[in-house]
Parts: sequence; structure tokens; C-alpha cells
Amino acid sequence: MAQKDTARSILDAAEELFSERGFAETSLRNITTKADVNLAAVNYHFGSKKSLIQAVFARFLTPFVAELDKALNTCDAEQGEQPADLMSLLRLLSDTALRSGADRPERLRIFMRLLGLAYSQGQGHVRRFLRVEYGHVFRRYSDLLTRATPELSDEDRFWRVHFMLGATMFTLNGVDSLTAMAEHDFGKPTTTPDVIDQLLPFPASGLKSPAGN
Amino acid sequence: MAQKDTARSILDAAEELFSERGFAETSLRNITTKADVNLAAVNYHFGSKKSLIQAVFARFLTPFVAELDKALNTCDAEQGEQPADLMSLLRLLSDTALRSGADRPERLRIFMRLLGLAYSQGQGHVRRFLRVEYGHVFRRYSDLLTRATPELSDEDRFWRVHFMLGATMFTLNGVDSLTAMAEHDFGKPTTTPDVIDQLLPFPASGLKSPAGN
DNA sequence: AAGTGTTTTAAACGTATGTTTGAAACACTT
DNA sequence: AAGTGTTTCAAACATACGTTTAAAACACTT
Repeated sequence: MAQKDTARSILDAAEELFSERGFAETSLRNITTKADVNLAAVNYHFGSKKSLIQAVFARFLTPFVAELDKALNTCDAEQGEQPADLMSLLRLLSDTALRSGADRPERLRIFMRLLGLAYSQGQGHVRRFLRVEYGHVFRRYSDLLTRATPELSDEDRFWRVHFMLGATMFTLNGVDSLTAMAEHDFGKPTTTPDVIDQLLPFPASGLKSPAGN
Repeated sequence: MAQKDTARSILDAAEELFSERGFAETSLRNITTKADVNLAAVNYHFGSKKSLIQAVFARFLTPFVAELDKALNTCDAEQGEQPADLMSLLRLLSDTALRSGADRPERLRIFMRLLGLAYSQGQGHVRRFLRVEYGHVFRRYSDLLTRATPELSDEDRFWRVHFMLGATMFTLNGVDSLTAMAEHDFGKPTTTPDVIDQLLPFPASGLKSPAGN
């Protein structure tokens, strides 16, 4: 009982602190203080700081890719008749992501910040971990994207998928600052799902934009 | 003479190391070793590590915003007849950016990585520094963007400009990995200007995408 | 209730960091 | 060539970090 509690407190505190300040800027002492556990508890339960970082990712990603895999299975089943269209595929991904942090929808925001940090800060071990552990699901999704945009050359699609990825990462990464700015300027409160609704047409249009000019 | 040389070596080394590993992950000893100067030289010439970071940004940004300001002046002069269209505005920005790192075009890649890092790592002092020092030029550009997209509501435009920013930042941030992947997959060598040519239609389409669905 | 394996704790360890110091080396004017 | 202000240098400083240790506290079976 105590075991689970301590490990979970550490993960909770680490998730929040990492997403706010980054990995290198968050010390184990910051984490254990916030989690109200002993400093040595991190090394006892997770072995090292690196392993703790990976554990933070695993706690979010493992259920997420499981759900995504399931969703892709039903998607494959319905196929044969006709491949899923682009907008449906984007919706499938965002719905799965939103549903995956079921308890609090802000989990998605926190996690996207972590993902962005992992790629922009050194943290090569995180990238390796993610590729080895979850790569196959993303390859499945990527195949569906290809079938949904048959008019694009492989090269154009490659670049535009990354443009889309960038717009998404950047937006969800800073979604708290952005929603604050939007609320200040336009009065309307805006939630993360609202932002995603705003977002999706942008890459959907961009992916299909006329090539070559 | 020695003064300029030492300071410049430090800036060169810092620019490259920061862009590769991030700010927190690069120590003054890394920098001074690579620059082949004494450890104390950083504190002597720049005062502190924070000030060094800001100096790295200033060295790139000061000539860049000067050129951008000039370009916006001629743009304003030609106006009155009709506001500049969206694609021209994007071209104006990317051309200025490419021309600004005149000596080596890879300077732009390095600098975009720095910019991305500054926003994703803590480094609040950098954001403050950039806003205070260069904010007015970006506000000018933003006004032109508004006149180029009169059909958008302020809210839609706000979000889409940030989507565009995200696609651009992310792409130029990781442009070295991306071009390597593209070259491996498609055989074609790809330069940073090539990537920008690929990129621009994407936000241009995205900005004008039909609203509300 | 004793015994056993697990978890927590306070303290210390070794290492790396940014910064400061004071003397030495240098450049440049008089 | 002497003198003056600037720049370099090796060394040390204080601090913070991740990790390890060994004893204490705990939980749970017998």
C-alpha cells in the first residue's frame, strides 16, 4: 500500500514539475519535497532520475497507445470498403488522446509539454524509449494517413505530416499561455478541446494544399 | 583586438553548443574549452551565463530585426494601393531571415533551434529580453498579417497564426534531422531554403482554411 | 508475539556547476 | 622604456546535484 502511494506521489509531482520547468531544471529534491517523500525514495522505487522520466511517459502513453491500437483495429475492420478520410483520422487521434487522460483533460496539456520537452531538450534516452516501446502503433497510424492522402507524393506527405505535427505540438505545448491570451483578448473562455477544434481544420487544409508553388 | 576575439569565440562556441544540447545542459566549461579560452573569460566579458545567453540572441536578432524593419518600411511605402497578400508577407519574412545569416545559411537553423529551446526550456529571462528588445517589429509584422487576412475573425486569426508559428518553429528546429530523414528516404539532398519552399504553402493554406467545421 | 522482508529515513559521498579572486601577461600611451 | 589600464590565467570557492549507505520503522506471515 505504502509502496504504491509513494511511487504515485513521486510520479504526480514529477509529471507536474517536469512539465513546468523541464527535466534538467527539476531536481530530485524539488520532486521529493513536493511529493512529501524522502529524497532517497526516487532511487529506491525507480532506480535513477532517467528511469523516473521514462516512467512518467509510460504512465501516460501505455494506456493511450492501447486505446489507439483498439481504435485502429475497428478502423481497419470498417475498411476495405473505403479508407478513412483525413479529417476522421485526425479526429480519431485527438479523441483518443483526450479520452486517455480521462480523469482530468489537462493531463493532455501536461503530457504534450513533456513530449515537446523530451524532443527539444537533450533526453535522447526518452526518444529511444518511446520509439522502442510505442513505435509500432504510430507506424500503423502513419500507414492510414498515407491511404487517406493518395494524391500526395511520399515526399510532400513526409514534410506536411511534420508541419502538422509541429503546429500541434507547439499549440498544445503552450496551450495554457495561448488560452490565457485568447481569453484576455476575446473574453471567451477556451478549453483544450476547444483549441483542438480550432486546430484540426488547419492541418487538414495544409496537408491538401496545392503542391509545388 | 584580443577583447573582440575572445568574446567572439565564446559567442561562436556558445551558439553552437546551446543549439545542440540546450542551455542548462551546456556548461561554461564546455563553452570555454571549445572556444579555447579561459573559464573566467565568460564572466569577465559577459558577466554571467544568463547575459551570455542573451548576447547570443542579440547577435543574431539585432541585424535581423533591422533588416526586417527596413523591409517593412518599403512594404508600407508601396501600400495604400493594396495591402500585401499573405504569401508575399511570408516570403518577405523568410527571405529576410535567410539573408540575415548571410555568411552561412545554417545560422538560421541554429538560431531557430535556440529560439525553440528558449521557449520550451525555462529561460523566462530570454522571453522577457526578446519582448522588450524586439517586440515592436513583430507587432508591425503582425499588423500587416491582419490586413492580409481581412476575411478572418480576430480569434480565428490569432489561433491560426500560432498554428503557423508552431509548424515553422518545429520544422526549422529539427530541420537537420528532418532533412537527413528526407534524404535517406527520397535520395534527394534538401537544403534549408528548400524546406522553407516546401513549408510556406502549408500555413498559407491553413490560414485560409474554411472556418468552423 | 517473533521473525522476516520491505520501505522509509537522515546523513553523507562524490562530482559538477557558476562564480570570484589575485596575480601574471599583455597592450598601448607617455 | 616606464607606467597604466585591460585582459588572461590557474586556482579556489560555495553551492547544488544525483546517488549511496546503514540504521530505523513498518507490514505481514507464522
